[in-house]
Amino acid sequence: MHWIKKIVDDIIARNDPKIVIHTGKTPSGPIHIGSEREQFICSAIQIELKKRGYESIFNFIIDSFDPLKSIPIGIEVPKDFEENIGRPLYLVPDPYGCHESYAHHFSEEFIECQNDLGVYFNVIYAHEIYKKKEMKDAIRKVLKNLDKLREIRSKYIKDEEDDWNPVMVVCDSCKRIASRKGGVIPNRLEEWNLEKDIAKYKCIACGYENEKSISELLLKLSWRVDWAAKWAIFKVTCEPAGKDHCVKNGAYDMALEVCYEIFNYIGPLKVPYEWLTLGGRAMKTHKGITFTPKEWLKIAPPECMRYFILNVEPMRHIEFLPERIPDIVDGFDRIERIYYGLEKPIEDYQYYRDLYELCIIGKIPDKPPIRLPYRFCIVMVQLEELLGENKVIKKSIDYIRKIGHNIGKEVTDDDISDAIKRLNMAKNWVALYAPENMKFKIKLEEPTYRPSDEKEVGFIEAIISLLEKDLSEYELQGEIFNTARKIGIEIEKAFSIMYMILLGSNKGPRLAPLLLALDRDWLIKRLKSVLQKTS
RNA sequence: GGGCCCGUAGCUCAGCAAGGUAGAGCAGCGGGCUUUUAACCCGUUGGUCCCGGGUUCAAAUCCCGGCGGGCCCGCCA
Repeated sequence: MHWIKKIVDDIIARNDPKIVIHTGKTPSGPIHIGSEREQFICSAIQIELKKRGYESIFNFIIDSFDPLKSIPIGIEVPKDFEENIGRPLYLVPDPYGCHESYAHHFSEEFIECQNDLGVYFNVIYAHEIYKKKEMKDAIRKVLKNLDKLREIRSKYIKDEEDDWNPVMVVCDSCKRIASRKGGVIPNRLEEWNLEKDIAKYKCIACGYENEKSISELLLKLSWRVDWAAKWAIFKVTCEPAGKDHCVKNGAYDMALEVCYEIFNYIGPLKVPYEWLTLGGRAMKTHKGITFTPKEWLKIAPPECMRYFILNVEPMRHIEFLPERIPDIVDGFDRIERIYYGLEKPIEDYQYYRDLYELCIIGKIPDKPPIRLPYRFCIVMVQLEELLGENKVIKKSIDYIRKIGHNIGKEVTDDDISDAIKRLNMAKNWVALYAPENMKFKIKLEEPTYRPSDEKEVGFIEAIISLLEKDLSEYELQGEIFNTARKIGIEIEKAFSIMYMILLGSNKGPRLAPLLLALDRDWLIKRLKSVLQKTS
């Protein structure tokens, strides 16, 4: 049984009139695949709910009202961009100049990938929420019940700030909501009068003072309270959160208490999840340790990313290494075959069925899709320079036809377009992430190999004459073995000679197809050149 | 100081809730594809289940105590 079922049991047991699922993210930089875990958990919840006949609402809250606290490593910014530190992210210009704001740039880059990944949510920007009457009322409620709130807070946070209040304000003059002096210090309301509905502040960054009505001021709640207010306003049923917030007596727990005591709402079901690590290190936006969904989609299919993450219980670490993409894709292909009964179920057949249904995007095909194996793609795309794109595609389609034939299914247009997508992905993967031992390249410069004895010379000569015949790939591969035996040269040695001449390495992909792929005249010339040098 | 997760084959991890003869994938090795090299198929090697106690007829699994690794906990989501 898949773990998502237990979560959905708990959701249904709440008996909420409407099921509302939330996730949230501060767009302080590129949004990485760690955050995708949250989206996939919610997406999986929706799928399972739907199976049981329940509709649900899924909102993605973008915390665009949070201040810019630092500029993440790896982001190129214009001169004097530091000026924007302390401004809410939706008021910070897009450093790349292509979106409405800093917040929009990074959010939209993430959001654009989501439908491709099978995630469908409503996008809600926090700065828009704060314009609404419900949020203004929440702020009034907070100010009215400030003593009670301080009391709750004191249970979770120990400091000497007894004049603490959670209402932050955007300065009318410098547009900052916080200032960086030592740490990042929030700009707070100083005085307020709830009867007259007015409040006053003095900007901590620039010193500007102002008094306006609560409706007119740009106000924000500090985040544990902000979270609680959003839960209450949207009547949130469930919101997953990273393990950092879910620590006992941490942010989530305090927000739950605030939600109940101040806003009279029970609060959502807490679903904690562990982080993804990248090469052993936690992904951190501000340190530039990221890997984004957009980058994933360049190198591997989206359903494989769902498989990679949804296969693991939420509280377990996931170690992501881009070098291991071929394993991940193979893993997905395997559960697909299990799903369609093409591979024997090992143990928990039901688990794999459930998992597959959570991974596949859109309608589950009646017949098994025919997949071009990723490892096959890796070899093929490295021959593209020689074969040309069309021949690579043709060979790949022939290959899936063969697989289709074996399982008694005709290749469809979808299968073909999937294969072509995989080839493109593998090409990117080879260029960006492949370890050296998976790569090979035909050497165009002079080979450094020289035959060391008569047998080797004889072998190369024999290969040249083989090439002058029009042998099929199959025949050629066989003849290479025959020739080596006939001459009395070790098979292993024979192959490594050929690879040395062509690749400058003693290993390579299957030889016959490689030889046939090359221009014959060029190849013969090259082999002869090795012989001439020796005499 | 507090919390969470992990420790099982060379690698990545299942198995632990309901204790009953240690599993998978990949890698390796061997074979097949009428004649071994990085597509495909079959077979196969491989493990003090981190350590020490306890409970039990029986512990990878439950309990206690350690060790090792990773991460989190300041209004920095």
